[in-house]
This record gives sequence, structure tokens and C-alpha cells, in this order.
Amino acid sequence: MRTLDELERFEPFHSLSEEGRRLLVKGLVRKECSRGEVTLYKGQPVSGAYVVLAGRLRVFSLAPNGTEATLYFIEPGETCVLALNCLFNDLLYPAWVQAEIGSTIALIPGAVYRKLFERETTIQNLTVHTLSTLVFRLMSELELVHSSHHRQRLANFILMQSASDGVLRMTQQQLAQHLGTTREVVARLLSEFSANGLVRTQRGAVAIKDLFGLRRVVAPEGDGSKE
Amino acid sequence: MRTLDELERFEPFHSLSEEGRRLLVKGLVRKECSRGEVTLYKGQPVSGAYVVLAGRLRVFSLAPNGTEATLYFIEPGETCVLALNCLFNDLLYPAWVQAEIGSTIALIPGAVYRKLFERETTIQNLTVHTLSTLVFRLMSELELVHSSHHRQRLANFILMQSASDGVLRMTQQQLAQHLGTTREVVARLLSEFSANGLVRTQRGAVAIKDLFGLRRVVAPEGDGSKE
DNA sequence: GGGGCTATGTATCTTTTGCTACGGAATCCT
DNA sequence: AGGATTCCGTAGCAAAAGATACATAGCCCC
Repeated sequence: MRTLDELERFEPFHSLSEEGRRLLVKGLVRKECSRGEVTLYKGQPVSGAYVVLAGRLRVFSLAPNGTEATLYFIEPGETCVLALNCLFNDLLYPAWVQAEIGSTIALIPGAVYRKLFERETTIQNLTVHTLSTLVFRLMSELELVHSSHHRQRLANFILMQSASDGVLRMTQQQLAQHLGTTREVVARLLSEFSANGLVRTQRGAVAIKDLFGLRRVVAPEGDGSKE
Repeated sequence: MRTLDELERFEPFHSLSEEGRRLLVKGLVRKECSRGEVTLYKGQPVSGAYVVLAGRLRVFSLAPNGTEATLYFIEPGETCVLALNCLFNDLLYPAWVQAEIGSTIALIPGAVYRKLFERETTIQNLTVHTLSTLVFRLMSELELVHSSHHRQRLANFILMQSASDGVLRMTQQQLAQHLGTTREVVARLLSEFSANGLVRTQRGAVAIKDLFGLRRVVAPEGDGSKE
């Protein structure tokens, strides 16, 4: 079964017991998502654990007024913890998930995952670790949102998400969605950055020109952190 | 040992195996915190799992500019998940914890907790459940922050946190800290609410006068949620 | 009952956002 | 090439939020 092979390329599923493996084979479902497809809706009951095999998923919240805000991304090898979360607490899924690019997902049905969790140490660790990581991401995000203006958050986002060549390939519209604001604000800030020689904007991308300058925008002079 | 007795009043620790119990007895530490005392600092290495026996802890983030923002509270019987989190990932504690009122805490050393986690199903479930709950709280909080103005968040906070008599006993300064803003903004909004007959303000407290009116502030007319 | 302290009610000014609108540039498709 | 589409830059206005300042009211304690 191909899906299982792909799944086993990732650490935790590599070292399952024979029994666990058999359990897994039975229930595994493969799912293909095309670019832009919405995979999970808010309020949808969750049927299992999602492991991304290829592509990239974006988890975002959607406010009544239509503003989106990206909570985080799920890269290949990672599992959608929110789904896990719901699984263990019988909750409805609390956000939206969209495939950023064409993606392949392995779906492990809830019952199977629970059994695996009971028996396999590696799955226990995976679960706790994944949840913890999410908690951490959310905490930092929350702290960022509380403590900084869009200017700082944008600078930070560019720094964190740009590719190794210092270019962030996203439209301003997308940037705005990630920050939970509007395109105009992003454009205004970017042109300000640009005027200060921090970045260069192109169609569909932003290139970092002054790394340390951008850093200074994120954390102005020395960052006290101590009262 | 008194601390153990108190700890066992709470569900998950009630149904430990004999072996687990013995393990627990050995390492358990009791900690008393007086009102306002800061229990955990950001960046502090975490030595174990914290279970609140009595009182109430407040977990908050502190921005470089001095703005606080409450992330959530920990009530008796709950454990500080962030600490758990750090425990399993060897991370530094990512926020501050302060005792809101005099509080008693049971500290289970990291090594002991890890062993318990390996062996006791109830502890596994507790851990996952606690983490999940936290994820959920953080998600909702994040969504709130993104989607609403201080006016709505304040109204919501009053509704959620007020006692059963409809009175929220907090100073405006504290309210401001919880929302991550300043006292003046809170005062301005409260006086607006007050002018509209939604609440009555007293020294150190806010009383709800018009429940449904306040609700309407939180979610203006019917809340679409569907595009 | 009065001093000292803390909390509240306002007022003003500035900065930041959100919203609407429009013109021009880059890209895609046929 | 040429037309449609998508994306970017900019401007201007209104609402919201932050900062500073000061007067007043309630509370505790002596």
C-alpha cells in the first residue's frame, strides 16, 4: 500500500510495532487536495488524524466580518494537531484548513488513532510533542499580536517566512490575510520599508535588502524585556 | 502526606496505580504563593508539572513595551500546561505566571512526571486533554483578538468573567491588562457602555445592567459567520 | 475626620488602522 | 499583438487606539 510507505518515511510511523502497523494498514485513507481547496471547515466533526505527506496546508481563522488570519502552516511530515485535539475531546473543528498548493494527506481514522495512542509509545510522544509545538506557536503568535503593531508583525513575518534567498514570494493580498489586515495597510507599510531601503517589492514578492534594518523594526533597540 | 491527599481529591490523580502513587509520594513538593507573587518567569527552565490545589494563577505575556495580556487562568485541579509543554520539549517557559490570590501548588518533578506519563493511562489522558484544552483556549483567544475591537472584547470579557451576580470585581487597570491595552481605553469604553445603560461602574467593579445589550455589542445582529 | 493612596472620569492630541477609490504596471491567455 | 485579469502604488477620510495630563471620588488607616 503506497500511502503507508509514504507515511513510514516519517519518523514516528517508522518505528511502530508489527501490531500497530497492522492496525494502521487497515484504516489508512489517502486524500489528494488541489491548490486552494478547503480541506476542513469550521464546525465540521473530525473523523481522524491528518498527516500531511506532501504539499502544505494553511490553518486559518475567519472572522464574521470576513477577515482571515493565518494561525499556522502544516508542512509534510507534520500532523494537523487541531484535528488530533478534536479527536481526543470530541470537539468540532475550530478553524479552516486550506491546501496552499496541491497536497497529499493521510487520514488515520479516529478509532485507529486512539488505539495506536494507547499502545505505541512513539505515537504518544508524537501526539504530545505535536500538541506542545502548536501551543508554542499559538503562544508566540498571541504575544506578537498583543505586543506589536502591524509594522512589526509584517517585518517579522517577512523575516520568518522568506526563503533562503531572502525573497518572500507572496502577493500583498496574501500577506494581508496572514496578518489579519487589509492589502492597503500592507502596501503602505511595504512602501515605507522600501523608502527606508529595507526591502524591495516586486510583483508577487518581497525581497529583503537590509536584514538587520528589518530586525530593528521588529525589536527596536535592545529590547528591554525586563521591567 | 497532606499535599498528596489534596492532590488526590482531583480526578486523574485519584485513580493511580499503587506503583504510580509511590512514585508520586517521593517527589511531590508543596509550594505556597502569596497574592501577587510571580511564580514562574519567562525564560525560566521548568522543573516540573504544576498542579494548582487552591487559589488561582494567571498566565500572561509581557511585551517589551510593558503591555501585559492575560493568556488564561489556572483554577484549582488544573495543571499548568505550559509547564508540561516545556517539560516534554525541554523548552524555556514562554510566559509569566502570577498568583492572583494566595495559592497552593503541588509541584511534580519533571522526571517523576515523565515516568508517570509512560505508565499511567490516566496521566496520559490528563496530559493530552489539558494540552488540548489549552490549544482551544488559545485558538479562541487568537480568533477574538483578530476579529474584534476592544469594545467587543471588553464586552465579551465582562460577560465571560463576571460572577453569577453579574458583577465583575476588577479594577479598570486590571481589565486593561487582560485585554492588552491601557486603562484610558477601558475607561472610555466603560463610560460609553455606562451611557448606554449596559453596565454600572463602581470602584473596583463593573456591574452588568443589560445582559442582552452587552451581548449585542459582542455580536452585532445575528453574526453571519457564513460568507 | 483628615492625610495618603488608589481608582476613576475626562479631555486633548497623535498615530495607527480600516475603508473607498482610482490609475497604472505586470502577467496571462488567446 | 491585444484584451482581460491580477497585482501594486497612492491618496484621502473616518474610526479606533495610544499617550499625556489633570481633577475628582472612594477607601484605608491612623
